[in-house]
Amino acid sequence: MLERTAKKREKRDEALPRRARQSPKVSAPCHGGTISEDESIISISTSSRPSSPPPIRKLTKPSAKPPPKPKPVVQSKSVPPKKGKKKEKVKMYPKDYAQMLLDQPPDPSAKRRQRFLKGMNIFYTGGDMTWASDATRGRMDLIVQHGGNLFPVFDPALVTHIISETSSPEPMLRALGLKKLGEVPDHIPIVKWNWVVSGQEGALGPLWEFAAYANRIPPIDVPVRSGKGKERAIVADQSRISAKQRKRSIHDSEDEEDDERQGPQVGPLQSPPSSRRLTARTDGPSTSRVKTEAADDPLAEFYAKARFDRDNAWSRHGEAGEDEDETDIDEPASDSDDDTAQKPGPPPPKGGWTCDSKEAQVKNGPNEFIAKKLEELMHLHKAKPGMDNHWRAFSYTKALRPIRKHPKPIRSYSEARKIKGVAHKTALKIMEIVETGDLRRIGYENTADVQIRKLFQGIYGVGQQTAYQWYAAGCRSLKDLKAGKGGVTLTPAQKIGIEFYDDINDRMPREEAQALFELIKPIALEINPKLEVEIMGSYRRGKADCGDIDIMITRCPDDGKTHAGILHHLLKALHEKNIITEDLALPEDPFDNEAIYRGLCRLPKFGSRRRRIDFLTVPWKSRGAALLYYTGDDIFNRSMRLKANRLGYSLNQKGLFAGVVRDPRNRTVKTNTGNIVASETEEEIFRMLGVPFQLPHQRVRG
DNA sequence: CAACAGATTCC
DNA sequence: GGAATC
DNA sequence: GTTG
Repeated sequence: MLERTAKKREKRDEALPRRARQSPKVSAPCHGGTISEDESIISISTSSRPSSPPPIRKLTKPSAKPPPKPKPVVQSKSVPPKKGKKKEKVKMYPKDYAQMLLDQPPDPSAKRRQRFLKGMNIFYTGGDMTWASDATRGRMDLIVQHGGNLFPVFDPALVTHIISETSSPEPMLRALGLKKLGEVPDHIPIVKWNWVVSGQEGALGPLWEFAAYANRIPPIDVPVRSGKGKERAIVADQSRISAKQRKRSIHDSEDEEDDERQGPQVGPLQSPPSSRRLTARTDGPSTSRVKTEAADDPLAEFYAKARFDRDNAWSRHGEAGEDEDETDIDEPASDSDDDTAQKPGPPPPKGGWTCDSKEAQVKNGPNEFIAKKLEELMHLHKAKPGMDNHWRAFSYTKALRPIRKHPKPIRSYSEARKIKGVAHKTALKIMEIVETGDLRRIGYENTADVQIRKLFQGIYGVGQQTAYQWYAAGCRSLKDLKAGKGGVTLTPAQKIGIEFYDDINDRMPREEAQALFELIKPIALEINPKLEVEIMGSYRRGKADCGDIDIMITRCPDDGKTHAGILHHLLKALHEKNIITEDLALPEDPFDNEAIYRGLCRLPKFGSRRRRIDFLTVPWKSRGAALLYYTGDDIFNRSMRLKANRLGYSLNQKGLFAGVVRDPRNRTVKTNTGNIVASETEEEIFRMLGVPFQLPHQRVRG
């Protein structure tokens, strides 16, 4: 095994056993999913084709291909989608989308709207990595609707305003087709989208107040990582819009060096005017006011009861108390469920209620649009380094479910506050969304650097820290990484992660997971017919699409033998059959009774894509715990573990332990590992925790 | 003010 | 021992 | 970011 590990890091192909290596990738032209160079690099087409036709409104000649039909971008309520015809979204460069808008007849309904951008020639860039995002499309729509002349390409002679949504100038410059900020004529202001928002909210604010960049020197504000993995504040310079800025826009001088900071003019960063009223009212004096308000609400009990009733209704059929344990009732696992439960097969037919109805409910709730926005913000936080961001995102995760489940549209702050997981800050955000249909915080968090880090984090084996460091090293695209720009080095797994970037990030249809499993299982049984081979993960939960395949292997040791060593043979066999194509992480000892393997696999057929696959072998006695753990879902697991902890247990993939003693200082250190109480079957564990048994497909919480 | 899960593997 | 993954 |  060690030899394999060593070999593996040379080249990916070398990692494969001889036979697997024999078939060169070329012979199996499965380019289906690998990311193309085009998509991996950041480039905004406008910059790459500066020679496009002049951006005049009546421009007739389409710049590139005939623009596809418009796709109304459903945006905030303040901007109703135009003419309700829906077209499926077509991938387009921002520039092409802009062009398409120009080619469209003016929207008559826009007449009713204030056209405060009338007469302005606007170039907009949202910093989109490649294709025009929904946000970009929506904003371009708005610019046009408000009377602005949207320019697909930047023409310094014609453009009067640049609206940039990138925190650092580089992405914008790419879009402009320029090298440095100094090349932008001084008379053309560069402002953030907030400026337009100010127009929507009444009157356009003074340009200087919305300056996108504090100065025009590219502030290589590339955050430098400190010595060892300590988080570093990423201080964007956008808050330092001061007199300097004001002068710039007035005098067109860009070389001010004065450091005078007079009352930091945090234009774009201040709290949204839209929610100001509300904030002032409820938030003003103190939170106590808010609390009183909530407590006084005669409906408070009703909501709580409603939730309780609903939860109980579900648990009657095996669906335990929702998020956390609090809600679950002491109901012994129903016997009837137990037998069906053993089999991981397809979900059994349901009676009066259906999971589907529940799913639908969760997805189409009246507050879905709120959840969407918050979720977006959550993802942005997730992309940032540091524990605080981690927990912030975690917190949103917890609040999202209750929000989605809230039966009626949230209308007031106090109503929002009553929702589990929603406290002051989130309630304010919810109200901002309710009132304006948007969350400005998203715009200002969703900066270009975050986008790039998110791209990096899509690589297997890359998390916040690494993404951050790479960005700091100057990498801006997958190409940069591959080139080793800034001295970055990639681990073998990361190289694979880049090579199969979108294969790995895409989900596969359930059928494909099934096909792979049915292909693999016999191979395992061939090695040893007494093996128990189970597929877990989202497949077992019955999902229609799966992000990966989790396979558990165990064996009853009745006859004194175990499955030790089979993983080694199985992996070898699968490599030989070209089912497993790449290794990501090998078990430390593949002959151990307990081992984990991670890798990529694919159906051995033309054009099939790489899929993530995990194997784990577990001791017979902990098969229940492993099954439970790897079946998830994540949120469900967390609540199980949480409840276990509260009851004085400790739950992990090996089993449920009692009497665990932890070091009071470092709670992660167990001075006493405790005694295993349950682990052989899922039912057993559910019972010990007093949670009504739930079939895999019922364990969906996230 | 602490907790928010815990174990394994890679580097 | 930190980072990343599940 | 929220909860206890």
